[in-house]
Amino acid sequence: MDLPPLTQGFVLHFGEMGSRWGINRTVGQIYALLFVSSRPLNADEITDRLQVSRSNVSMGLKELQSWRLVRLSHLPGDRRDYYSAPDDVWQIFKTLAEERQRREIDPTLSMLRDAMLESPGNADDRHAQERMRQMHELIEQLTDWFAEVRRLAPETLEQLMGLGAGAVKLLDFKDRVLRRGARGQEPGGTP
Amino acid sequence: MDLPPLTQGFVLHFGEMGSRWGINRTVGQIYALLFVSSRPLNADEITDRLQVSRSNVSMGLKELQSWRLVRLSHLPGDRRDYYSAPDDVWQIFKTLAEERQRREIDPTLSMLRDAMLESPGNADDRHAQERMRQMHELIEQLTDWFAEVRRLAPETLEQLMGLGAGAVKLLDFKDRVLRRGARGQEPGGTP
DNA sequence: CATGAGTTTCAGTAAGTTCTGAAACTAGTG
DNA sequence: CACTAGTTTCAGAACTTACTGAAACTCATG
Repeated sequence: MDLPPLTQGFVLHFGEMGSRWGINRTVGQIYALLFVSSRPLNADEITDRLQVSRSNVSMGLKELQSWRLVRLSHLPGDRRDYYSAPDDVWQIFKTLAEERQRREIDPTLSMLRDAMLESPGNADDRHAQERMRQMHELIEQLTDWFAEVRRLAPETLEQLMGLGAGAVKLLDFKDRVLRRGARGQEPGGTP
Repeated sequence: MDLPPLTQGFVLHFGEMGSRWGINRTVGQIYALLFVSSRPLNADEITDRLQVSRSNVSMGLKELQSWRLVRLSHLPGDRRDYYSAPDDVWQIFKTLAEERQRREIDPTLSMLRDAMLESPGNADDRHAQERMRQMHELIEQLTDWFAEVRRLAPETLEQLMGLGAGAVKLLDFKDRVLRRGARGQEPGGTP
């Protein structure tokens, strides 16, 4: 692997991270390489740079395509496939989150929903079911909310995130203004 | 494994999920079991119910403790350790997120920051560095924002999430009200 | 301070996954 | 329609991780 040192560190790090997140090392490395590359790369170029087998790269690219994380392109007069990572990091993050949702969260929600339809056999079962209901509620809330966030325009989102804990103040502000709306009222307490 | 069917499905499912998220299967199962249990369990009880070796359970519990995901308790006159999952699902989620932050995100940010200090050797290097900067920015924004959210009281949070995309309207509302400032005001549209 | 209930550690093994090279396949080109 | 560049598949090898049973350790108690 004779990459520029900067890139090399990045690629190796994402290889490690990949394994920790249930994505295999090579796949992480391929993605890291595509992410920093200034132009699309074909499978052979990736093979050379990462020093792994051609077939390993082929499988890794297939995996990345199934995650919709790479874009395919072609050069005139060259029928090899060239791969690249989307430019927009926020877009990448959204795609990743969407796929994870589809593959892991949705089946989990579905399992929990099924479990909640069963009639509990005894007190312990009833307790277990109540716990599952709580978990279902949390996951559903988080994912519904995130689904809405994904729809926001990047600028709006940035504004919202820049707000941070300021959101609390904003809520408070809204309450106060609306309450005044109808009659004269005193502002609420500290958060 | 002779658990009530409801619990069994839940435990097995979280075993699978564990593997997909880089946590081993047994650890996932132990946690699922503790999560739905109506009282704290000791290591032997867990061993019996999951049908895995005693030492495997011992290691799994150690792992869960290192993630701060289980609470330890004791019964009078019994010196065995009893384990349980916290009651509050939101708390559990926060703990999980905090540990992941500490173990994976922080080192990644640090690596990216280091990479940004290097002087790029050529145009490709410069591009790679710019990409890393973008990634750094996104991750930092997301985590800063989430760190603030974690500090919110659960009710406030729920209010905020219930708002969902309505947050956009709220921002808009704030702008309009503030611009009108001193003079006559009209409350915004439906939240 | 010996006993024994409870817990942890560890070396070896089982199970699972990732990776490889070779072979098979696909589809433009002469 | 044979040739060739490119890509995919696959069986087994290499590696990694998870799991086990046995031994070592810990510590309250008689």
